[in-house]
Amino acid sequence: MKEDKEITIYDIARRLNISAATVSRSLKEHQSISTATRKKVHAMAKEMGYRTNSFARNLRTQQTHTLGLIVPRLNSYVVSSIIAGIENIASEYGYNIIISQSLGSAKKETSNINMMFDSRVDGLLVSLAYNAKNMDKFKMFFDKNIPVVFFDRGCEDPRSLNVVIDNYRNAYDVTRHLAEQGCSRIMHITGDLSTNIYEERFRGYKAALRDSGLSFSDDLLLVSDLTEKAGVDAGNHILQMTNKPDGVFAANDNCAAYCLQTLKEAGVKIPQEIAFAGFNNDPVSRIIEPNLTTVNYPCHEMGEVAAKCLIDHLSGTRTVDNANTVVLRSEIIARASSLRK
Amino acid sequence: MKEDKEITIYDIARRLNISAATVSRSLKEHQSISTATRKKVHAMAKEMGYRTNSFARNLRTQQTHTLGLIVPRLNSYVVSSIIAGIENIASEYGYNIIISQSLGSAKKETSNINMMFDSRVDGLLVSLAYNAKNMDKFKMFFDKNIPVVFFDRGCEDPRSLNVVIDNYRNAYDVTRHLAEQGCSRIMHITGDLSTNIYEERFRGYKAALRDSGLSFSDDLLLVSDLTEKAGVDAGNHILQMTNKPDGVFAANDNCAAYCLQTLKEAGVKIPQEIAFAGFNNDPVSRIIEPNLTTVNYPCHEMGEVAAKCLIDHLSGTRTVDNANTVVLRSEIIARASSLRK
DNA sequence: TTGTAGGCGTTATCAT
DNA sequence: ATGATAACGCCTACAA
Repeated sequence: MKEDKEITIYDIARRLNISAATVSRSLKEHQSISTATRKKVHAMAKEMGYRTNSFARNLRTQQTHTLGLIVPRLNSYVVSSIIAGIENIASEYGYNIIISQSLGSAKKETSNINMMFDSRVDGLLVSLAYNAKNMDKFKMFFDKNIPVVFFDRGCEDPRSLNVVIDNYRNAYDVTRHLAEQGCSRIMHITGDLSTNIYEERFRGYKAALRDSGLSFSDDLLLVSDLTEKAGVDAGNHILQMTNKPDGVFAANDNCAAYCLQTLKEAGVKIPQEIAFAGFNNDPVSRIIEPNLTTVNYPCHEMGEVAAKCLIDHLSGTRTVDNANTVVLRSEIIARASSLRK
Repeated sequence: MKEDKEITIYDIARRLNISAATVSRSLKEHQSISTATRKKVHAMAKEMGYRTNSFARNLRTQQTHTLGLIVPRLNSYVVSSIIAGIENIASEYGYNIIISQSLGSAKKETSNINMMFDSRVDGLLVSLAYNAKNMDKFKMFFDKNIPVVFFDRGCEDPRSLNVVIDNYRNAYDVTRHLAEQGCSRIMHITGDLSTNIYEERFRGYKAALRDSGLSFSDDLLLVSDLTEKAGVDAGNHILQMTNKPDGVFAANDNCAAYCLQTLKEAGVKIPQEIAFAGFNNDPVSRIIEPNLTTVNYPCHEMGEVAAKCLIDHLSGTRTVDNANTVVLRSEIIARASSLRK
């Protein structure tokens, strides 16, 4: 297959009449090598088109300079933005990233985790599809002291590092906001409640109802997969309810937008009859009319912080004091879809 | 760092009183090994918690089973969806993916290419930020016969494989459609024209104008970075034009949507005064009102086809006959933003 | 400052 | 069907 032989440090050594060790050290800018030799080596390496063989080095050093990334799905606004942030930092520090998505399949998620382990990544960045009841899947990483950083969706295991936002608080704020705008029957559209972010948002929502003197009932909760279609379905569902809500808080903007749109097309006045709020500050939230009240999710920052946290950990430079959980700032953005004044 | 020693095939061999070679062969399901031995080996490997060391194997076999992925930016609807498709196929065939983004920096793009080369990827999947005048950057890949598949934005080099859509044709169709709806001054908002997709769309647009008996003038062309902000700016620009267009074809939906929104807020009637069309079939195109006429971009399919094409090539199974360019089907979707009847 | 030599864990080529 | 052995290319004590 390969056209010509790969150049090795031995080839360089031969041409320069020095030892391979000297070449190796020169390439690594080792202190103990004279500047003259170093220069010669670099020049020759360049001339001969040498490239270091990372396998040989990895095999020797037992390090890969590669980070594993596991997410539920790659093509979502939040996830892809987080990844962009991760890539920024990783490339700055010379780390490669291997990606994988589970697409909601627990089986694929497990196989991805194993794949990452077999690829011997130096560390792992994970956003779990569902709340793992136990962290057995990651046991091998913990056992070998391979750091695992959970982002977006955190993980309760004390051995894990977490980079998250305060889902409870944000959901609480959004729901209170809706209540303050005069809503008394606030519906919550969310994802699988075994996923901690959705569970936390649900708790925040319920707490806000309680603190606002409003009551919760099961018909106010709609669990879906939060897709576009789920939004449309939710809208149609609401249209058929006899006792309609006067407020909706959806756990993501995309679903909220399509739900809102469906209702609007059926003649429902937003926000007068039903006030709306979403989550994420997705671009659609600024296109839908009325613009969607939402929560500003610091995606890019989260990616950068998570990657930095992992890399710091790998270099022994723990900046994240003793805390094993970083909570990023995020806040509600009130827009027309919920403002009734 | 590591807790306990890694298990090697030698450890397994010792425990089983056989040779390491036999263990290696058993693990690979080699024909010449008795079923009994194979079973024993597998059982013992599992019991001892063995995992193959891919570096050693890579070092030996000179293969990485890793694909490199280079894109302008990771967090866009089109790109993230393509990546999702790539991941699907890659993981099915047991390939890892390392990602990188250039963020529009030619320097970072070059450094990413080099990084991929040094990582010794088996093949490369590339969407170039700008049209490279020369393919020198990829010379090292071509020289070593490492296959490079260009997707989204193709590449003219005869040694490259391409997976693209017909940008010229789609742009032509969209523009003709606008003309048929009665537009006579159709503006084109696009990205850097040194990027081939934008150049092709521009050509398709101009050809359609000509074939519709309309004339082109420089004030009908607006080059931007196609971001949200560029859309708003474009809208404001149009508002200030004395001789306003009566149709707008933007090279991406996100930009089109924000432009449309800006005009609408200023009281411009869409599509009566200005008809609109975008490109990509991004979710925002179905949220903006009126819904945006656009071109259905087969992102997911493109990712899958590109990955499949690369992997086939690696295994010597060229399915893509002699053609080195695959053009995926894509078509215009007419929606309210351009329908004047 | 530089050289020598052994080993990282596999796979592949010979043998047996 | 299995074993012995030599690479693969690099790093790093230890020596000089």
